[in-house]
Amino acid sequence: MTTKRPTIRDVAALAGVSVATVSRVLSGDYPVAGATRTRVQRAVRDLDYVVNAHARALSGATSKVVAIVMFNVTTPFYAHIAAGVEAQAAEADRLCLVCTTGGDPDRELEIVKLMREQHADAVILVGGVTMTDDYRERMHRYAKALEDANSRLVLCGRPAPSPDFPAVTVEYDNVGGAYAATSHLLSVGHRRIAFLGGAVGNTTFDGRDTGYRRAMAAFGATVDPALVSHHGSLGPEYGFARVGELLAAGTDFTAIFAVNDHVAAGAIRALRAAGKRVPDDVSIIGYDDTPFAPDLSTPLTSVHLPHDELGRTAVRLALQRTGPARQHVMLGTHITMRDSVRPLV
Amino acid sequence: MTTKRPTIRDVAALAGVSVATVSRVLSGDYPVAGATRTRVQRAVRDLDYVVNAHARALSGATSKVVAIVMFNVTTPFYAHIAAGVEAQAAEADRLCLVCTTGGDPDRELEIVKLMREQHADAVILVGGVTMTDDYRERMHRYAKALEDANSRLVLCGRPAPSPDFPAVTVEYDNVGGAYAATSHLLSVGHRRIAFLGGAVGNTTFDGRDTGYRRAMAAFGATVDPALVSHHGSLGPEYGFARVGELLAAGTDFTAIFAVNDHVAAGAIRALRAAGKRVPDDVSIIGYDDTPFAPDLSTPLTSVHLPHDELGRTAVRLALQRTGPARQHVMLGTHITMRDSVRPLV
DNA sequence: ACGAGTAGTGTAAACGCTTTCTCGAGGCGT
DNA sequence: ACGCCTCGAGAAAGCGTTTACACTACTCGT
Repeated sequence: MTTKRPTIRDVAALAGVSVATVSRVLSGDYPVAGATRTRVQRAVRDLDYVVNAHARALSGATSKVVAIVMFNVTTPFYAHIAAGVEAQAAEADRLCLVCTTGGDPDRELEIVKLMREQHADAVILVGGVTMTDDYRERMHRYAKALEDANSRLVLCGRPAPSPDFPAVTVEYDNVGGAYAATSHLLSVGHRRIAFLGGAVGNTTFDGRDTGYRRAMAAFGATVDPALVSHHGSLGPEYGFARVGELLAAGTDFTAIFAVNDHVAAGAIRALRAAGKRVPDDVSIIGYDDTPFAPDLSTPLTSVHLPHDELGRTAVRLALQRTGPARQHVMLGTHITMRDSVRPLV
Repeated sequence: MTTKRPTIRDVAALAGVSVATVSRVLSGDYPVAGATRTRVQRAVRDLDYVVNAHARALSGATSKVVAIVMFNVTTPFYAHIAAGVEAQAAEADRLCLVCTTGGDPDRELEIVKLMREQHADAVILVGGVTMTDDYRERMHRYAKALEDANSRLVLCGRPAPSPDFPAVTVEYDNVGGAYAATSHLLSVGHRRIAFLGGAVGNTTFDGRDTGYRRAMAAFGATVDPALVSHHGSLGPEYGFARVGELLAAGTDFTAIFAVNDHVAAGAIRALRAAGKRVPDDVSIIGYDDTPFAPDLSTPLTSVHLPHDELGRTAVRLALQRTGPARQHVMLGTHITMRDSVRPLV
């Protein structure tokens, strides 16, 4: 088995031309006489020849691979960004290498090293991150190394650690989204709005916190610390437990702004378990506009993120080798209205 | 910028050894004197040297890449399989190339060709497919080509087109799962069970159809054609529309078996819209056990698939180069019970 | 003390492609 | 007619590794 694969040399021999000519026919843009071109193409077909990507990449051409590095692949948030990346990569005739970190910074380090080995022509780091000094320093090294390896680094959904950072960034507007969500609640009369926040220090969740507070301030509502919580886990358990606490403590609130839809789902569960109706008794608004949002027990109003566009823009930025080497794009968000918010009469 | 990257030659020079020695230190299992090894490792660190994966792959070593080809990356079904593949690949020190077809067979063809270029050491084709003669013939060619390119092909969630097909397959038991689901409904007294089926001719959905019919027969229930439908779209709209029809036609039924959870979600929507209660008036059972199943308006009972194990097994089979070149693994399913099924009194 | 291993290292030939030179053959302006 | 261009095609030099082969210097068994 495993018959030897034909090489460019075999094609050249069969077509009666030199390997250079075959290469030129295959790569396109170089003047080759029509007759020669046809002969080569015939030989390629007859031999069922395919180029060896490694040989091609080795001899100077680009690798045609974009890598996406993210937390996991199953969370809708990441999955949709990945979809955008994959789609745009495919359009640009690129393959897509997917790596997951599970949130482990050391794994991220390791993956970046692997990407250097692979000479990926773009590396896209997705998702918010908790910015420690160590992280900053380390990321700077990564980015430098990648730049030297002639790959473009793109930070997707997280800001650059410093202005001179050798990477392009594309983010969605966390502050704006949270501001809009909270304002929406406020504008229909809610004042006692609980905030179910994410991890403190994380660029993404800090932004949402800020948006919440700004909106409250803008409407002259005071932020009751008893109504604000932060937690690293972004699962339904958090929402469920936290709302249970609030209810048990008898803290008064008429609305909830949850840091994502999963947390919101847990919150709704807790509310129902306690005999509260949504949205009649408590209004709620989520974040991410996950696909299942419309099918929750109460169709959930949620902040919609430009997932797909985020992924696509990241790839576009990475591949466009002309123009400024560092740039920053901020994508907007909007609220998808469903039935989980009711005006306070 | 873009300073030249150090090569193995630079390392050799700095360490005062030959490139062969450096290579041997890097590749591990080969006798190298302790002192020399240390010196080389120091040079590697000082130069911040990383190997060039393309050069390595070109010169005979394996490519360390496994490719997964699937419909899309956002549907939980595929996402979870991909997660399994990625995890297992990472454990085997492999990178994971993800390609989506959007269901286009021509795109699948194109991708397989790309994988030949890449010399991926495993190519995993995920998901059911409609088996036309053309498909059979074409797939056979793909598989042969891949085998020649020294890659392993694995069919994941779809049977091999023929017994001599040069690929390994790993499937989950569609017939068994559907049989179990339908039996569950039957065993609590339901007889008028609507089946919301998938595309006819597709290996996956045909299996579920068979399971449904066998269970019905086993319990001596007759299959009313008016209660059975098939549709290629697997979205909520299908479930919503179909249940709407059933209701409008006044067809009598007490339970629904939906081909997946999305369709089930749509069905529930339609039921509620018509003032029916779930499960009090109509019981329903889904397929896939999607993560959002517990958070639907009625927590959905669903057939659980071994997504993760499916992906992992696929990779394991592909990478284990010893043992039979063609083999077949069938993974079992089970029902995750929630609140969407009520006994008929 | 001598030939046979063997551990440790070096040399150089692939691996399959791209790309820079080179060069020949026509076409054309004067 | 003659030099000059342009177009098409070939030769060959890499690209950065791995690895087969060769060689040296020991260590042993006899």
